[in-house]
Amino acid sequence: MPDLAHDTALIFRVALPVPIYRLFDYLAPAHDPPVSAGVRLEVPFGKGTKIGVLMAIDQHSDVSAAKLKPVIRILDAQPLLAATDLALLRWVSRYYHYPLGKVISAAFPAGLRQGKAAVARGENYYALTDEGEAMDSQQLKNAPQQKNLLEKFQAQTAALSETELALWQGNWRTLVKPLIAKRLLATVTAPAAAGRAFSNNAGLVCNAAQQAAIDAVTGSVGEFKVFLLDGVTGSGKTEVYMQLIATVLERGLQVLVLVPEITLTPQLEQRFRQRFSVNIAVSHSKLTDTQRQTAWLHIQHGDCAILLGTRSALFTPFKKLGLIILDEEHDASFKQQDGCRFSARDVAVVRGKLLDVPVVLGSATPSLESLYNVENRRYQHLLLPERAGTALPPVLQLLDIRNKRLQEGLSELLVADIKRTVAKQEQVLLFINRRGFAPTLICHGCGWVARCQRCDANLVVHHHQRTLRCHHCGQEQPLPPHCPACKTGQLTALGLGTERVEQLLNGLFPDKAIVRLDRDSTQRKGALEDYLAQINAGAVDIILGTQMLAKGHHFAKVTLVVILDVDSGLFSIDFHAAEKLAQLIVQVSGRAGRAEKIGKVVMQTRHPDHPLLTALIADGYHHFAQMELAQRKEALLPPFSHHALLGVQAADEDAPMQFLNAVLVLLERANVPDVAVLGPVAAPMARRAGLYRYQLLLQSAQRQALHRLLDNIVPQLDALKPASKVRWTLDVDPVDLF
DNA sequence: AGCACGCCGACT
DNA sequence: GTCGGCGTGCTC
Repeated sequence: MPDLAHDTALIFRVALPVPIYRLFDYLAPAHDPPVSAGVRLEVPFGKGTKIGVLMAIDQHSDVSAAKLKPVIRILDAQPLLAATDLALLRWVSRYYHYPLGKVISAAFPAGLRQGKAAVARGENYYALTDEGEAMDSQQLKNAPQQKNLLEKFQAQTAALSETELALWQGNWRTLVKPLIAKRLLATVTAPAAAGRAFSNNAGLVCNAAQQAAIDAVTGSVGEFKVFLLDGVTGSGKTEVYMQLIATVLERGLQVLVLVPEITLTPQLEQRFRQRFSVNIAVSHSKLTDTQRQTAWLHIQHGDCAILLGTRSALFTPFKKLGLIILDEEHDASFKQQDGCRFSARDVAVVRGKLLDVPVVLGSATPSLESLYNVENRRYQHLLLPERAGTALPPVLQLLDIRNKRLQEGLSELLVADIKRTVAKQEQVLLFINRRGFAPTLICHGCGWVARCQRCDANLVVHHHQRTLRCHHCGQEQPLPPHCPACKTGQLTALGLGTERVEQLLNGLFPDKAIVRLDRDSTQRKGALEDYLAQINAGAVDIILGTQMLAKGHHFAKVTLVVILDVDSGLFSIDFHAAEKLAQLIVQVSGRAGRAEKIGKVVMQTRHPDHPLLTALIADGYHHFAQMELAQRKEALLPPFSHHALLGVQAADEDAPMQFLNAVLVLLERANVPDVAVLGPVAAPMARRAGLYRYQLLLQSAQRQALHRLLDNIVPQLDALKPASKVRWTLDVDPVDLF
């Protein structure tokens, strides 16, 4: 006799955090109160148990009844993820061809993923006592850290939460304790939120373009629409964001603000806190698990009105989301480069669509994709043409260094320019996209070059630490005293790095203050902030550094910007390189001339006639972008076609090609027309960290065709015989080669 | 991802 | 004879 109980029992379809491209069916608990999709469950799986998420409830299962096991327990009375959140995660799983269970588990903070109770730990808030408010902080001058904390409290009206204090300084607890003992501080129960008033002040007066942008987005609150807020540095994008946020908050809705990097959160957070009296949550990877979980639950519950975060914050569930802002939308950091390789920009747009919420993408140098979407009328273009206030745009110049005598890479004209600028008490900013002392160490005697043992790359000379380092695998070794090959030849460091330029500048300008900003000099916690404060205080004459200079920071006193080696980006096998270089030049240029003085940008080049550079200088970024889009169209490259890149690496030299040849067979068998298969070929860096790397590129003018093909082959990849020896990754819409 | 099962080399 | 190497196959 058949088991009637099983015929009538409901089936739970559950997503589990395993790399398997399907859901798992379980028998629903018979007598528990009804639950809906989005709750977490504990279920038996293999030998042990796992925490999963209920995706759907069904009458029937395709799995034989004998295999079905019952759910162990239901963890949440209410779904943590709403239907629209699940729909978004489902979309991500399908579009990026990444297992749904893994996508979903990545959306949860660690604690919730492991099945911990979904209760936000009640945070303590601290506020000044009357005594503390009246206290002269000088009385604490013997305890300078306590004095700092007291002054922090005195500088603002609201209470401070544990999270805010932790962001301020890691050891805040040891400072709060004595201040409480001295009755200067007290624990308060609730944050001092100022009733119905969302904004602390009305904001700045906007120019016509800003106001037009604000009106356009405000008119779309409650419906899906994508806006490209396209404004040069200093055109007042942030003020537009703030006024949009104010409008959305007044309607009782929440706002998601995404930035590309953690270093950009503190300044924006501070501006938001000054402007808005609502609770603000911050989420990025430098927070502890508890802090992130607290932020996540506060947003999910509706206790916080603004979430400011990096791409990992994108999947946080909102109670009532009303607006998504994604700043610096062109930035490659929005593309996740491991695990599920999603584009936060593109997923933000999908999220807006699912929730009927406007999405604002902001940039001074919009991505070609977004400009193309403007051309298609999928996005609405909001142009902010002027710099707000009196600031003038910087003047860009090329400095032809062919046949010029260079001193450590700096031409004499350039040195003279720097000298003139610092003599006027103005700041100079030098950009070099390479850290360390020199990228090559060569033996003059025998031609030996210091190569990484595990990568196809040269080792970089680091002078301060007296080491050779591989920037790709992190391997490090002491600087050899003489050539390891011929023992007699003289070792010479070739090429430029930030350390070398710093040394040169120190020699040329011994009485000037020079600050180097790169990953090596800013490793210490708070180091970057210290340097930035020194720079803004005018205590620095010359700033030199890498990429990190190009992002967000304002250097109001800089009037000369130098890009030392613009040529390295001109000739690349990756078709994205031109776009990235143009964005970099414009972004770095944006650091100059923010005050009343006009800024100048000097780029040293050996290719002064290169069309990229001349177009950019003569006609600006948008003209360059049009040219580049025309070239992409001609070559049928994205956004005029769509790419998926299959990257493979293995310790065994032959395994990647064996795997990719097996993939070719699958592709042939799938027989999907309209998809071009390019490769397999060795990756640009054919060996990295001891692994051999190859890639296969799929290209199609029709996105549908490409995805049909991927739907077919991706679930089969792990079952291929050579798959056990390799690790593969699939990158849909790649922005970097493998 | 885990974790079993399974079939071949160096040890008590 | 056994302990254990990691190849491969499954998990509702």
